[in-house]
This record gives sequence, C-alpha cells and structure tokens, in this order.
Amino acid sequence: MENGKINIKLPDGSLRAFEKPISGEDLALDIGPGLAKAALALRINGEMKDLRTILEEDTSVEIVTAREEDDEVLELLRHDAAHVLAEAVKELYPETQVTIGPAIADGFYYDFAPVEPFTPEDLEKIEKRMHEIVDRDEQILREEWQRDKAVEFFKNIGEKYKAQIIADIPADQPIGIYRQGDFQDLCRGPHLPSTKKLGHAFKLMKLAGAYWRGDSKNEMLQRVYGTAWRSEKELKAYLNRLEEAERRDHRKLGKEMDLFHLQEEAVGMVFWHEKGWTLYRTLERYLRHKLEIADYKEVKTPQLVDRKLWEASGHWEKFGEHMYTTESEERTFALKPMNCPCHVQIFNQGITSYRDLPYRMAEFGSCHRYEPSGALHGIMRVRGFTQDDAHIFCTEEQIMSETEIFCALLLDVYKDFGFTDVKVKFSDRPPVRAGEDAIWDKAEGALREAIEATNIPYTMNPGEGAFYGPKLEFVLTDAIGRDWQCGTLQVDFVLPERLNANYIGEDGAKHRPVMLHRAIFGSMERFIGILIEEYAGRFPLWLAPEQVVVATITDEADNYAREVLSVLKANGLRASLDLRNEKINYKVREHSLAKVPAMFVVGKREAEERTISVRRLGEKHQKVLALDDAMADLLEEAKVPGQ
RNA sequence: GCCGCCGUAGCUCAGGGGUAGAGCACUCCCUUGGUAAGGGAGAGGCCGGUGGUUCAAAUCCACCCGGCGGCACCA
Repeated sequence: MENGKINIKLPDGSLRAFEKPISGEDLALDIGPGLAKAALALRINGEMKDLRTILEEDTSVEIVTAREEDDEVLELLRHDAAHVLAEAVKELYPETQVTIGPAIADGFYYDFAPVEPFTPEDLEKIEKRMHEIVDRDEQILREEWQRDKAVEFFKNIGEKYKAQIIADIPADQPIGIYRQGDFQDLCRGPHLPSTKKLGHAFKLMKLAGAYWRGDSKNEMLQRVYGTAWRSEKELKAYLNRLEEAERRDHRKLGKEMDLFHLQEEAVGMVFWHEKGWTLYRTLERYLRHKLEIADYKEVKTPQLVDRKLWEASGHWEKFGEHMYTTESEERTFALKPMNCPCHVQIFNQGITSYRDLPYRMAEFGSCHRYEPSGALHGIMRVRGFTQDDAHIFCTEEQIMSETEIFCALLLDVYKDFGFTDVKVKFSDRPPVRAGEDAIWDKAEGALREAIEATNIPYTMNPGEGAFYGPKLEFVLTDAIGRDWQCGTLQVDFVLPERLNANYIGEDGAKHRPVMLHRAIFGSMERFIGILIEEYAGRFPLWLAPEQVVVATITDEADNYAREVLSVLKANGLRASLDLRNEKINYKVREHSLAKVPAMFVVGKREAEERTISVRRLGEKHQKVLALDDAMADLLEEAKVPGQ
C-alpha cells in the first residue's frame, strides 16, 4: 500500500484509489453525482455505517440507496423516522421527555413522557411537523461524547429518562450522540446524512401506552407508532395490506358468517353458533383421528377440583389469582385452568410398569383462566377454552424420540392447513420457577438435544419457559401479523415429583416418569381464529360448515332440489336448501357472501335432465354436470386430510 | 391490570341539550325470475349501566361495565 493512498473496492469488483482520508460522501460523489444524491449510508465490509464515515484503510465499500430491497435500508429509514418524530414532538411540546424509539417490523415507535397525554389531533400536528423537518433538510451529525458528560447534559436539559439510559452504559464506553437541528439523541446509529433523505413515505399510525423499560411496576409512557417506507408506493401498499387484514379479522368474519359471538354476560367465553360449532367439531374429529393413529389414549377429567391438588402441583401459588374458584361443602374448588394434575391422577391409578411407557394421555380439556381484561382478544385469547392437550409419561431416555415423533405429528397436522413455515421458539428457564437448577439443566439439555435432532430451525426465547420446565413454542401469525403460540412441547421433571408419579422399572425399582406436556392446536378457539384469518373465511371444502347450498331458480324445481339435497346428505355432505321465492341472482349473491364453497343451482332444465349447474365460490362461471358426477367431484374434494 | 379511544335497531353506521334516523337483515303482499341485490308495505330502540348538572340529557359531568389499539401478563 502506498503512503497517503487508499484503495476502495466497490461491489462491481472495481478498485478506486484516493488520497486518504476520504469520506463516504466524497466517495459517492466521485462515483457519480446521481449516486451521491441517492446515497443513504455505506456498507463497509458488509456492515452498515453513516455515509459521512471517514475511510482510512483499504476496504470494500457499498453505497446504500433506497433502491436496495434489503431490510437494513428500511431499518435505517425507520430509525430516522423515529428521530424525526422525537424532534417534532420536542418542538411542539418542549416539556415532553423523550425515551427510546426503535425501528420495528413495518415501522417504528417512540416512547414519550408528555406532560399532557397526546390526543389523536396532536398526532396529526406532529406528523405535519415531521414533514416540515424533512423539508428543512437538517444535517444529521454524529458526535462521540464521554459518558458522564452525556449524563450531565441530558440531566441539565430535563431529559431524566435519557440520562438514566446513558448512566447504565459502562463509563469507559464512548457515547454516540446524533444531532439534527436543535435535537440530539443518544444513538448507536447508523443514520441518514440529512432529514431530507427520509422522504415523505411515512405516517403516524396510533397512540398507545407502554411501561417504562417494559415493566408494569414502572410508570406508563405514551408510545407513538408510525410506519415508514422507501417510497409512497410502498407506503400505499402497506396501508392496503392493513385494510385487507381488517377484512380477514376473525371477529368480523365470525359475526358475518354466523360462527360465534361474545357478550358481556360471559366475558372471554365463546357462544358457538351452529356453523361455528360444526367447524369446531370437524376439527376435533380430524385431530382425534390423528391422535388415535399416533397411539394416544383419550381421557376426560373433572372441571372442578379441590384446591389441594392445585397447591400440590404448585399452580395455586403461581396462578391462584388467575383461577376461578367456588365453595362447596366447606371446601374450595377451582375450575381447572389446565389438565396436567388431573392426568397425573389417572396415571397414578395404575399405569405402573415401564412396559406402559411412553403413555400418551390426551384430552380435549375444557379450561378456564381468569385472564387480565386487557389480554382478551376475540376468540384467540379467552377465559374459557379447550386445549387439545396431552401428557406423555415417559422415561428420560424416551424424551428424544417422543419429541421427534411429536414434532413430526405437529408439522404433519399444520401442513394439512397450509402452515408450512412455522416459527419455533425455544423458551428456557424463567427467573421464578419450581425445581432445582440441576433438574432444569437436565430438562433443557434433553429438549435441546431433541429439537436439534429434528433439524427444525428454531430461535431462542430466553427466560420464557413454563415455571416447571422449558418449552418449545410453535407460533402462527394472524392476519394483522400478530404472533400466537399454538402448538407447544414442554419437558417437565417437576410435576411428577410433586404429585408423586411412579412406575416400576425393568430393575423392579420405583422410578419417576418424565412428563411431556404437548398441544398441537393449543386451544381449539385460538386455532379456529387463526384458521378463519388464514382462509379469510373461505374454508376448504372439508372444513366449511356449510359445504353446499341447493338453490332453485323456480318452484317447478323444488321437488328435484329436495331430492338432490337428500342425496348430498346421504353422502355425508353438509348441505342445505334454498327454495325461497327470490331470483337466482339474489341467492347467488347471498351464498357467495356467506362464503359457501359450492352452490348446486337447479331450474326446470336441470330437473328435466337430472343435472346440476355447479357454481363454485369465487368463480364467475358454472359447470353443468350430471348429478352423480357433481356429487363424485364434491365427495373427492371434501375428503378429510389423512382419512 | 395500565394508558388512550369508543359504546345509538339483529348488523353497519349517521345525529349530538327540546318527540330517535338511514341502509342491510326481519315480517307480509306482488313478482316464477337462469348465476353477486325485482317491487311495495310493515314491524323493530331504557341511545351500555348508575348517579349528577339542567325547566329539559341519547347529547354535558363522574363512576362502573363492555369493546378496540398498544403495554404488562399468558400454567
């Protein structure tokens, strides 16, 4: 390397030499004025940096522009949007304290401690000011401060929260401070070179409360959510996506399709209507069949159980506040919030030999939990629900193979509903837990080894395990992008100990079984909610509560229609008759809106020829088929997966 | 549970101190029409609940209940 020279390698492989040092800005300018104008940041050896970064050594550099599809660019824009938001708030409401403002999926937020809470009208004002700040084209400059100086500075300008955040950083670490206009914020960066580069493809979305440092013991801050994109077009597409998601909302569709309802007199409990219950039973029947094949034994346990059992299991101590109780015969009973202690009771009644293990005990267990009011959400998070629960009693040696068998079963089931990219999270020991650390080491080790053996990709979810053991969570996403834990597998060495479960081993001695708690749907209610949103109410034929409507064009076809209906029913299809004195247009519209997958339209012609005009949901045209053929097609399609 | 917003007919929503409104659905009548709304008439309300202010409250205020969006929680 020559003295005073620096070689920069560009993504196309070309090398450029400069007098050193050179800033990224000048590098971009040297390549071309167009690029310099579009430049947002640098990627030095693959790492995102400020555009103004001074290059001192030979390296490879990429100029990052908004044209890039990479998510990193979006993160950069969104992070800047958060800073512009904070600047706008400080200008409009100088007494407001700022805290943190990260980029998140689809947007960003910033948490403020305002003197007066913001109103929706304030949000409009703030957004308007943000656009002005962008137009001002303020330079965004990075400085490095010494920590104590930074703490002092933010204390002096009345930013207590900021000072606290900085005070928690080690003293010897330099503090990155970004300055734009009169606003400065602690930040690791990188950031855009100026506010103008943010562009105008952003929008403030909603106000919400959020606890300082995510702890409900702390004061509540006010969070402003926004979204930001590379272009107006992307922003519009996102807003359209949200509207589309709203149309899929299971609460809306549940009402429209007459599946279920919720009401004040039974908060968090579902009133299943005939159609919703038909769907429910279809799912239950499907899963029961799968479980039978997988050698599960189905049981049923009591709803009301003496608190003594919950005390013994440890649930009373941890969740007593969230259990519904009732008094009778001078005893306190709890509506069961889960099934495991009851299953151990059955185990203890006589499953005594190692020859019985693994023993897979299943129950569609109706459970009640007094969930915090703010947690309730449609039928996804309720107070009365049914788990497709099972407990596998096994030996330590069997954990691995049982985990593999279960994961295969779960993925097989999920595949039948089109869920192929399931998020898997590994949640390890929580801060408050039952059982010795040695047991946790064993349980976590066994589960980790088992999940590794399945080759299913997973992410760590530290500290989020159940109080009695680590768990795998199988997470599905609803229409709005919210994650819901559905399937789960939990390794438990604690409960068998507490409830004194034993079996006699090959050696003739007493041993403690391990319990694997597992569910595939998680809760019937939640899974149905997810399915409604996944299919936008247009269920595949095998799931649709109403599979076929036979609709007449004229009452001259009534008798034939009745005959068709009886054939459909005789073949086990869920069908109904529409003989109303309405035009066929009207009937087609109504049953289409009700999302009935198939309509058998019959008029005079069909009655004479013994045919069916088949109209499928979502299709403009219909097919005229012989009754037998129409029936055969439908029966083929209505087959339950795996049966 | 916490912060903010909301609650009017079965549903979707307008109104906003002085006799409660629309569309759809519902009931009845006419219409027998060939693939996404044929026409007419009728019925339907403790304006979430309780208290207060007022000559007068669906409307303003307070509290409660419920819903929505987040946060916290999720055995």
